[in-house]
Amino acid sequence: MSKNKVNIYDVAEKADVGIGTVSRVLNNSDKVKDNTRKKVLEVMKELNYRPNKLAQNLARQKANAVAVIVPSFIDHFFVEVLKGIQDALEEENIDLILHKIDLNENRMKKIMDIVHSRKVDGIAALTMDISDTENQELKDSGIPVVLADEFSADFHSIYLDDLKGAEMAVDYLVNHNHNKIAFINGDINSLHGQKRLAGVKKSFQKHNLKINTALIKDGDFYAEDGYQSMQEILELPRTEWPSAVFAASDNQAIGVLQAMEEKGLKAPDDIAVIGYDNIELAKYLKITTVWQPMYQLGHLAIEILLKAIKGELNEIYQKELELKLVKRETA
Amino acid sequence: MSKNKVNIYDVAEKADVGIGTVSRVLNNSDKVKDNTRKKVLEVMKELNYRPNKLAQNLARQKANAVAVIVPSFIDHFFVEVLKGIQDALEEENIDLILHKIDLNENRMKKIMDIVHSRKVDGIAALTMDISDTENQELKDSGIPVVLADEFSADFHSIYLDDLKGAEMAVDYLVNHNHNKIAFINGDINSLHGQKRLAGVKKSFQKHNLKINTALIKDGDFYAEDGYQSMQEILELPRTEWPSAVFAASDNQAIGVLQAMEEKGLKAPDDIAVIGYDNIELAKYLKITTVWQPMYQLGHLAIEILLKAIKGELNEIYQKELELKLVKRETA
DNA sequence: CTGTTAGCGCATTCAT
DNA sequence: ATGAATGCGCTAACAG
Repeated sequence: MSKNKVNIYDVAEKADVGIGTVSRVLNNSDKVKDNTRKKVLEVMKELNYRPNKLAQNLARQKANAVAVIVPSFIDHFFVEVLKGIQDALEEENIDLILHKIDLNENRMKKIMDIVHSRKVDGIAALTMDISDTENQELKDSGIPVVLADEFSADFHSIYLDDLKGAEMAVDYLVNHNHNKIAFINGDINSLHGQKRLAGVKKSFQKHNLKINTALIKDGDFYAEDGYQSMQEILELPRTEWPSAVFAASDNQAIGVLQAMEEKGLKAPDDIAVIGYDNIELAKYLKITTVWQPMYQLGHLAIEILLKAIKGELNEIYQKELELKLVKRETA
Repeated sequence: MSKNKVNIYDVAEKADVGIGTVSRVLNNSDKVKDNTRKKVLEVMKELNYRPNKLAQNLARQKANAVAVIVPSFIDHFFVEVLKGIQDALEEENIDLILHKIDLNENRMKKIMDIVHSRKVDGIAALTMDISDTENQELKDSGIPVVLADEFSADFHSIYLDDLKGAEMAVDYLVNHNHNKIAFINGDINSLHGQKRLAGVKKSFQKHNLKINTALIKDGDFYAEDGYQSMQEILELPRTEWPSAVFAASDNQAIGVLQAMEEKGLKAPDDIAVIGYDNIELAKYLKITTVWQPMYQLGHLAIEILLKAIKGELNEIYQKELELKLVKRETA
């Protein structure tokens, strides 16, 4: 039962020094004679001493941890971003406290609870489009915040341009001689959904294509939603079928392909299909898609956050990461 | 710049009470007159007071957080388990500190660092098969630990029986008149890989089937690995082809299907295929597979962990969760 | 019921 | 270079 109750006083006593000295060797202070340092180090090992982080945190007034806020919708995208976040955090030995905050509930209250708890030194929020009125409180709190996959003029933000990505996809389709293009969107209430729609419209305009509302669908970003939307489209008279469809997610694209397959249709010959995300399976299903630098997004977000925490950032950092079109076989 | 420097002393003074009383209302002690409680509450609101968790933690000698340790291989399985973990934790308002610990590095040192840091009250480890020699140190530390997706006689563990799952899959195949069955395994060095292989062998023996080593492959759990293994199998003389293949993961099954498709083969008519995991896409690709109760696994793991932390567990809790075969179209 | 005191374990002046 | 004292913000006896 010799529980680890050993603290600085114990090692100080045994090493015959003051607790101040022990604290100094703990923090690698250079103002410690080599001999004493060595002696203290020995005693620490002997007693199997470990500093109590809780006490350190309180004394230092910092938590050595950051909060990572993700929407409940945890899919491939977030996992990849999380990997980047985790790696970046581990490099600095900072704890990652994961919070799931749904979009519908009173997010700001939850966030402010986190802020006031003092358990984190900063916050990285993924895909959280917070309104201007909401963010005032957060801004006032002074806690470092970085938005990943979201732009805000008020916070450091690393983001992707959904509009550009969608535009890129449709441009590609048009350049491959498609002029009847369907767009199967994700949640139209999300910023992403809206921006991707805007990108589609922009490309249409640019190429003088008219929008056929019967070919513009929205739902959610799941495979099932893509499947249903495509089914509806394929119920239209054959003459109204699109020659290509752009899905707002690879999962939806997979649903689309399935709906086509059930009708004996193949991509790209019957109808071309292009997705968004470049999930691992897109590769195996050979889906042409838009790739997003997810890992980099997470990694950079943390780099910036840590800089902000250290006070090394004098102005708001804004950075757009580049998307890439991955050409495969479905379009 | 009226930063949130307000502490119990401030509210105590303004409310004209002692800090003890403030602390009591903070902790919902019943020994506080309604009037004083009300007064204190008002002052707290007025001053926008929030307790400093760091200080609370130190004073209480508990972190109000648990560490969740996951292998670097973060895929669908872990995400689902994580959801269960997160939900269970949120119900109790406990923080989730996420640690990624690779299987190769000196895991135990990292884990013991976490233990000694005092920043968590307990540990939930996913898919961490720790050896007996290793776990001694962890056991001695006395910190509550629960293993999810892993069995150990020394720790609380919620686990799945891979052997049974694999056996179930092969049994199913045999019952559908297959007697030349290939097994495409994941990492043979992992406990999962070994157990699934054992399950396959058990079913083979049960049915008096002879093992053809040319039809037993291993690699990793990714789609690409399944693809390659299946390609190798399809390079065998046609007479040696299996009539069915059991893949140790849905991702591998998808790779298998792709390899087949490239040869113009279809499931289940040419070769039946069965996977493992029941990822979302297995549904859309209509892959017959073995379902694992991932969410429940995570949720229950935390329930048990929290009980252990509260000291409500007198003996080691061991629970096997049931697997289910999801019959779809590839087998 | 409530105020006071003493830790929790460590960081950090301030002298020496 | 180092020891002693003070504080971080809160909890938990201990008196009253």
